[in-house]
Amino acid sequence: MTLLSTYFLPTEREPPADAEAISHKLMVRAGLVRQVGSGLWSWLPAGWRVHQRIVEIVREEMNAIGGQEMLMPVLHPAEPWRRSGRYSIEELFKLKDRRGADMVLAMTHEEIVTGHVATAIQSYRDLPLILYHFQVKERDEARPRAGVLRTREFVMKDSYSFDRDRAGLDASYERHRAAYDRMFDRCGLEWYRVEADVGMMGGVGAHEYMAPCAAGENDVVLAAGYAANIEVASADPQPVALPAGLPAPESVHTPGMRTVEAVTRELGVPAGALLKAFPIIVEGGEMKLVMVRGDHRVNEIKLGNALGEGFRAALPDDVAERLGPPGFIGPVGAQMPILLDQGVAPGAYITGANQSDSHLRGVEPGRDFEYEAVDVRSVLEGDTVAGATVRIEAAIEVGNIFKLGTRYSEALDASYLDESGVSHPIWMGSYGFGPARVAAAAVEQYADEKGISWPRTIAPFDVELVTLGKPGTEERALSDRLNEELQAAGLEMLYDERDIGPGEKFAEAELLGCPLRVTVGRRTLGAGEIEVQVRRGREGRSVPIDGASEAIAELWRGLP
RNA sequence: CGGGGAGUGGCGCAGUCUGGUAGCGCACCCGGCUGGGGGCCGGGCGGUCGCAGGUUCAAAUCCUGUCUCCCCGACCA
Repeated sequence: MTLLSTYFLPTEREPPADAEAISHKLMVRAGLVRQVGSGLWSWLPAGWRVHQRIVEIVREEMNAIGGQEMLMPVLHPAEPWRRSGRYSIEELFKLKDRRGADMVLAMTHEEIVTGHVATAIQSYRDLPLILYHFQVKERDEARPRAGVLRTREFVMKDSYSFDRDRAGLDASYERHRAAYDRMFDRCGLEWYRVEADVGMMGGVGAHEYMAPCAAGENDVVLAAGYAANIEVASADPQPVALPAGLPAPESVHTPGMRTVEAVTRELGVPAGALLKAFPIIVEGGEMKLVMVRGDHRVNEIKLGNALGEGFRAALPDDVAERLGPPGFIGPVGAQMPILLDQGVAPGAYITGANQSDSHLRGVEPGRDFEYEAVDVRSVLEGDTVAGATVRIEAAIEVGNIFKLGTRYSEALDASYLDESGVSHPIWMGSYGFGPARVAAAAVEQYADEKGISWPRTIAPFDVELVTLGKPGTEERALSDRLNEELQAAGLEMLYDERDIGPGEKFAEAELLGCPLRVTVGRRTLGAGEIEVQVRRGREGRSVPIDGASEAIAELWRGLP
């Protein structure tokens, strides 16, 4: 039981001047977190209670799938990071110790855990294995933002699975998937599990857990039976009415019309009747021309995955020299490979002519230029997947599960001997969960004009008891007794027994957002009933004084 | 990394253009009233105006440098 009069809960009437995100404003106002520097936050007692309740849910679910909790350091020697090839990551904090040795601050723990497994595990008999810990992660983010949603230092639960083969990894991954589904359900979040990019580090499959909210930095593409990060999403475009074909491409004078918008306006055609050219330079230095429909956009992550190598956008000088005047480039006659997005239906299009102030109309892919079909465009709202219309929602990534494969085990020599004495690399998976983001996402998803409305399972306290009686009064005696009884009934109590006005108490209680607020005052005695407010929806209830604590506990158990 | 903005008491702000020795609301402390939605009255405490240098009789204000923070974008293994 916690007495509010002595609790360190510094609330504010006004949000920080520079805060934008709801969770940023409310978590600071409610006294849950305080900023130390850019992307660096302290968790104050009430905020840390939320964090710890989330951690405990995660711990229970990890243990339930056989995870073994451990702890690895944040400060590492640089050497394993050099071996894995991640030392060059810009976001990795690098420093030297007093002897001048290179050190890093861990952004995750693949290198270290794999190193332990490499030395400790020799036999197939020791597999499978799931190890995990809750530990601080350090990332030199280019731009921390939105309170605790994107920080440079944060606690993460990261787990690592070790299996003898692909099938074993699939099984460990599936266990995590089920555990993660339960974790987010238990935390009371709205969430999606979406297909995700495996990133530059390879890997053989990944999903992200996304909590939809306004402050989300990611876009997720959703349709019946389909959910993917927009970085990898694939869908069928809405059809576009194309003009009739021509026997051959025909030049059109288009003075100064360097943009799709200018061409569509001047020629009176829909943007989808154009093909837009996106020239790139791949790692070997070769220029390639990526073409998408005029109303579509190239998705650089999908393009990178399709290419299987790095690339950069071609500079205007490159384009002018090797193709044509920027703003008027097109595929016809281009002396370079052409990648045509698969969203381009057969038909006649308008493209740049590779000459100043002119376009071509009646250009037909295949007839007028050779191409390789690729899927590189960003999905748009209204596209369809298997006939179902997609919508796009902003969301915050709260967890991810990732099939690493053997990338780290090979780099760090983590192998085992099978039954016939043959050595194989261990198949690994890694699985992240961010409690701070879960807390912030819950704030984002359920806040109203009065403040936070926590899901029951992760609230800092189960019940905030507001007494309006001064010490020595009958109503105060009643509230003191009720507080004891509710505590005894198993509820975590925050007892507001401060000598301040009722309005302030109610306002602060709703700001902090415990699922139930119980009020005891003079009126309570007269009515013979105790007033209970359900924070979600701010709905008022009342329960008889007799048996009140059990009735309130029962009410609490039925909350979301 | 590119663009934009901001540093004045615990919080939110005014004052800066046009230089003259710092102010408002809230919070806090004391006293009183009030007591079911951030209540009222009276009296107080608290700030080397981010930092450093310069100009000037005089700098929160002008100049130079520097640090920090926020927002948009890029990036995000």
